[in-house]
Amino acid sequence: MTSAAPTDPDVGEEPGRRLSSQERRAQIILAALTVFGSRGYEGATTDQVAKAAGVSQPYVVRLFGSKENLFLATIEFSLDRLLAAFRAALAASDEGGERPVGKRIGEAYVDLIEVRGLHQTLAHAYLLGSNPAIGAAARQGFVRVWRFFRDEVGLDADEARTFLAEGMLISTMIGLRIVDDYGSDPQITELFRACFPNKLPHVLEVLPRNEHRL
Amino acid sequence: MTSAAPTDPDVGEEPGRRLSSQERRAQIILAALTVFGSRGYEGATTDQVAKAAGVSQPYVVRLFGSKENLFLATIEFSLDRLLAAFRAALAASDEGGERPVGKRIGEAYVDLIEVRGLHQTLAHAYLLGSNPAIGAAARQGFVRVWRFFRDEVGLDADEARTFLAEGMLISTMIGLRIVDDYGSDPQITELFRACFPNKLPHVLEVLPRNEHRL
DNA sequence: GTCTATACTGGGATAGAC
DNA sequence: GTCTATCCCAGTATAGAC
Repeated sequence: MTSAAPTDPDVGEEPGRRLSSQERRAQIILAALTVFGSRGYEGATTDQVAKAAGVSQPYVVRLFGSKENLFLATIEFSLDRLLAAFRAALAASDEGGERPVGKRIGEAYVDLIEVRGLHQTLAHAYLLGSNPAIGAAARQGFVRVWRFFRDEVGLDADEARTFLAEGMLISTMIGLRIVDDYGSDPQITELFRACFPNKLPHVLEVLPRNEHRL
Repeated sequence: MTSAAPTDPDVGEEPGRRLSSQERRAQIILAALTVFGSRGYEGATTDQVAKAAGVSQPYVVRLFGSKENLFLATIEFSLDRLLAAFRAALAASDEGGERPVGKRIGEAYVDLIEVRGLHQTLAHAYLLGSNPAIGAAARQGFVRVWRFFRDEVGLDADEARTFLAEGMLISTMIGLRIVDDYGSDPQITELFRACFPNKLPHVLEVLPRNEHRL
């Protein structure tokens, strides 16, 4: 049995079947998200990604051309996913109209924790401004989010800034893995509670408690 | 002339003189800040740090024991510096009392741009929660800042959270190197302006425009 | 206190088979 | 579409001289 089907974070794939190139790409991007998320761009290895996706390391490189390209693809996927979630929240508010838009979008952001590594990977990208290719993509991606708040939600500059700021804080808390010490360390517990004023139970349930050491 | 004195970001060091171990450590930490800041923990190499500090690569390792230890020392330095700046701003407000504390502290945070790489290095650390040693240090460091706002400034949980959030946004903007496209790209320009409602001129002056590609 | 030389390892990428 | 084998560079760390 050489065909390894190890710690796939993705959906169940029938063992015997050969996937299309597109399916594989999607699967690998999901895996890359978790690896890049916890180790960062440079810290992550294509082999870790390959292992997580259940394919060989050279194949990952083959499919994306290079580690850098894989990272760029992963960022793009993340932003598409993020904006899709925001738009859904916006649309839901327009109709149902029970709770304010802001609250809905905020919750959508937290819910994205379910896409493992998404927040952290984006945060890593945002720190790579000095990198020619990645930096450009990151800036452009951040602007996309900004435009969403300004143009689609219709916020003014100040309101939009506040949203971005709260989002960055949430990402930081996730990146810090503050949950690990939640409950045991009172300082951490207080900080954590304060940063997720609402949504606390949901977050605690969703955040990966143990198996994050891949 | 073997004694290289290349791109030292630090203060002028008389060429002929032998520094004490402590002086060297300080000098290397300053250099490490710029390198870790732009490349991240894994992306940075001890050789780049050595070059920036004007010493040999093995000596950097010798002095700190390992790259990881160097990073931990760099984080600790950054936090000490950060809190010192905050405390100074707090004290100044208590006396002079012209402008509100919050504004002063916010400005102090932005002013720290002058310590090259400080914001970015801390931001990188905050993303390394999965790393046993670094993650623990990062969490503990973040809590120190939190406690400052709660205990020393006397903010309630909600106010403190807002401060942290705005800080994370500023760090993100710096990490993204949004300045690079300031002026040329109108989108970026708008975003940048919105994120630094005040302090814009100061930031533009201080932020390293060109030589950030080390 | 600081360097040069170097050992050792890990990881991205390529070649080529199946 | 996917693997195995492998090349090769980059980068941390050590040994030991000055």
